[in-house]
Amino acid sequence: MARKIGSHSEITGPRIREAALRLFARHGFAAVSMRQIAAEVGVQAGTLYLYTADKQALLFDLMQDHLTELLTATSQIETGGTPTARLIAFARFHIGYHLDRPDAVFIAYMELRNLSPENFATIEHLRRRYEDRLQAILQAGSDCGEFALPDARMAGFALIAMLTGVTGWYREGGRLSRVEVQTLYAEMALRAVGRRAPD
Amino acid sequence: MARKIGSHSEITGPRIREAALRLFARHGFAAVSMRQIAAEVGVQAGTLYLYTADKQALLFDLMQDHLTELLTATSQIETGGTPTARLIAFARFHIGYHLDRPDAVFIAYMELRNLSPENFATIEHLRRRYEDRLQAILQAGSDCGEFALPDARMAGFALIAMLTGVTGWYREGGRLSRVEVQTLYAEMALRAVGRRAPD
DNA sequence: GCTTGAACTGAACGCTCATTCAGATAAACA
DNA sequence: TGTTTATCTGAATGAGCGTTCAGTTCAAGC
Repeated sequence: MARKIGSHSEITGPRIREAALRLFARHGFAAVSMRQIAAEVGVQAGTLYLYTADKQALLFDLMQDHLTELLTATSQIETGGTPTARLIAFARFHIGYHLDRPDAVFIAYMELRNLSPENFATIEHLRRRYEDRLQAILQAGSDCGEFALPDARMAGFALIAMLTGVTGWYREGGRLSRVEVQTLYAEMALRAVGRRAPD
Repeated sequence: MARKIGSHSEITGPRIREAALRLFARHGFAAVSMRQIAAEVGVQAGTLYLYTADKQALLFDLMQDHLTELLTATSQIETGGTPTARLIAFARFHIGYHLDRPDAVFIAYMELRNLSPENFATIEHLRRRYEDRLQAILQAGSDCGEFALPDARMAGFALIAMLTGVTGWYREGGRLSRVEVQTLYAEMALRAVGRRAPD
């Protein structure tokens, strides 16, 4: 027995990545074996090595692709407008984007320690670029007096943590709708940065 | 060769727990072997089983002890006072306590998925009890009109995430002192909940 | 000084791990 | 239809895993 009926690299490749993403998020990178991933796809373990150099590369690619797409998506969203408007847009975007990709988000900040040093540096750089978008908004708001920020950098860390935390408790179909959560968090973010000007 | 010179159960036991805490935090539960822990202590792997039933129990005990101590420490701190004063005290306590125990904090919310279902339920219950302390403060502030909270429960999640996030970036000897961080975060927390009354 | 038992070793158990690769097979193309 | 080639299998490699346990040694109590 060898090649399976209906097998195709354009199908198997993505399915491996989807299975790895789901399993890594659920059980953790170190706790998931290549055999488990292969079983999820319905293929033998050896087949995975036609699509990835090794297990480490599989993790790295998932994280890199997630962050690259995040950066691409972000750059389309928040241009122009007052710092207040931009912060609202950022908060709503961040929550919406992250709620759509719980597995990728989870992996991207839970599995950093399982990356090789070089891979870690690459991922950290991408994450930094994303967080700098928020920092820029806060700095602009601080400079023009629209926000009251003793320390814009620290405020950025605080807001990112707060916003990302939504993925930890939000459940689709729960008490609050997605839009409600986005609105309420955006409002909290504005308050936290001490917005002074009106909307 | 067998029993080592100077060996003592009162010494080896804690050292095993310390080594496990450090290694689990650094590399993750699943990525750390019992042999690694033993080597860190300077002992053979078999010795660990004189101090723990198995690897799972080692993780569970570390998490349970951390959360139990956290609850004990909290109950001493925040009694009486206005919701504003209590929220400030909670924020300062939370940050200070967590900055003192980065490894335990990291494990307690990163390794939840490596717990057996029963152990997970126990740990989640403890965590819930801690977070309820904050919820009580927010609810009190909301009830008496001192805080403007559309949703106290959600605000609690947001604040916990924001405050705990400090452990992710704070470095001893960095630009900001611990006290400065505590003060600034407490101020952000107050703003986020829309405090209306003066200090 | 002798006995007892706590503390630890070191080897072994049966598994599973990531990874490799020669061989088999189905799809694509002539 | 026949040939090529991309795709996948299945077995094997060597290493490491959690855990057990008979045996060894040191410290303490008599």
